[in-house]
Amino acid sequence: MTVDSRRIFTLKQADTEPGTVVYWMQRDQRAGDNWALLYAQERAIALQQPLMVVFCLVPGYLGATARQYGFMLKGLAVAARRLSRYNIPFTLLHGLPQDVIPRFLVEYGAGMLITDFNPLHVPMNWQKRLAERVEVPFYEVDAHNIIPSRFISDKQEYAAFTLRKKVERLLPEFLTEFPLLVKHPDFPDSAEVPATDWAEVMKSLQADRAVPEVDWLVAGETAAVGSLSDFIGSRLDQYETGRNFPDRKGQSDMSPYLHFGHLSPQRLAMEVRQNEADPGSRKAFLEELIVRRELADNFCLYNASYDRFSGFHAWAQASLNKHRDDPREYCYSLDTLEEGRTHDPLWNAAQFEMVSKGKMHGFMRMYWAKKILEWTASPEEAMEAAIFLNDKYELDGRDPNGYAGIAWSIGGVHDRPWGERKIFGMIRYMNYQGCKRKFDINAYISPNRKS
DNA sequence: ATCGGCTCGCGCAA
DNA sequence: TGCGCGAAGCCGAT
Repeated sequence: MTVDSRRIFTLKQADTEPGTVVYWMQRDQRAGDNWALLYAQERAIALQQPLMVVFCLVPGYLGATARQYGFMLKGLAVAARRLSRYNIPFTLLHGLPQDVIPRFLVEYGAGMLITDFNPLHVPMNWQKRLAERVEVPFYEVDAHNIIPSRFISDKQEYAAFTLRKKVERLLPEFLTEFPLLVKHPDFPDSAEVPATDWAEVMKSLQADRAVPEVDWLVAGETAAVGSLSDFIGSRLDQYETGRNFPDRKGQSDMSPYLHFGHLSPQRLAMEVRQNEADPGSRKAFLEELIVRRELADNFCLYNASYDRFSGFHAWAQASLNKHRDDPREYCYSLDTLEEGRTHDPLWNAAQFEMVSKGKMHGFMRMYWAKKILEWTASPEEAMEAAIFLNDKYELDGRDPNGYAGIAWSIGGVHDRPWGERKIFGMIRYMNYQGCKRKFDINAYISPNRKS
């Protein structure tokens, strides 16, 4: 067996019947370095069956906009092209997975269904409904985490340090080279599928076009690998210090690729580990890429309230409740926040960076979210506003990282309590003064000013 | 410029 | 049961 069984979770137990193996691609939108696809091929070849890939395009998914749909569809087109070279047909289905996939399975005589892992509510529910409606064995393969999320822990981890210990123990077993995808053999029942007209799909898409696509980052697994080389070659060496300074370009800019699965985190981790850049910088990057990113999946997998006040630790809820009625010096509406018209030029710049570029600097994301807590009527409203704006404008919106980051900022999730103060209670505080001490705020504000 | 305290609870050692 | 220490900070004392 080439794919570790600890990556695999059974969604529907059923006898294996002969028939095409179908990979329902969700989160890991790539042909290369994809454990779910590799497992599907492994099973297909063992059973002497054809292999097909489907993706379900669901309009209005969690408020996604033209910016995110555009990036995703371009990446999918790349993946479909690559898959065809491996003799694996790709089909884009329109509609809810539980409605369209069962029909597809019947139409192509499928004998097995495989998907990848996504801990968010909406895709988990799709998966559940679909499992109720299929007759064939249905497996989930974690192609997103280096150490499979369901395996590394069976509960919500308290903080990074509790997960880190487990990561350190298990990493040698899981951070290994991928087997190669092979050109799929022509088995008797191999089917032809109509080619996807990507231009037409883009044109007919129902998505908010007021949030346009961006042109600074090219979608797809080919571009992702190029972008990875660029980061490793030019910025990895200074990553340890550079990443936390919003006035410099020190971040990897990999998160949109990781979010859509255009790039495998495992590939990225291997490339960074084998590189000869500064050891401190490599360690810092791997900490963020592995421990903190996989901690976010753990949080969403085991905390059903990952996007709400009720998902915070008891101490944080109690503390925020105690300060619920504290007067707010500034209290902004969602519109004012969205338009970046607060009294704080640094916050407005962060908002503008996100709106125009589709990616806010990581350090500023913390400051940005904490100020939303300070400047809205309640922590619930703060959560809602932060998530709404994040998901509307960020290329990597609707990602566990986003929910975990916002819950960290507003609700102290994975953090510890700090000195009690107005509004925040014991939630870690951040302020303008601190940013001013830390970096050249004007160098960040100037290029991110609304013209 | 640097340092300790802030405040809670997990996980491990004993 | 005790104890060390923790996702990115702030603030006041030295």
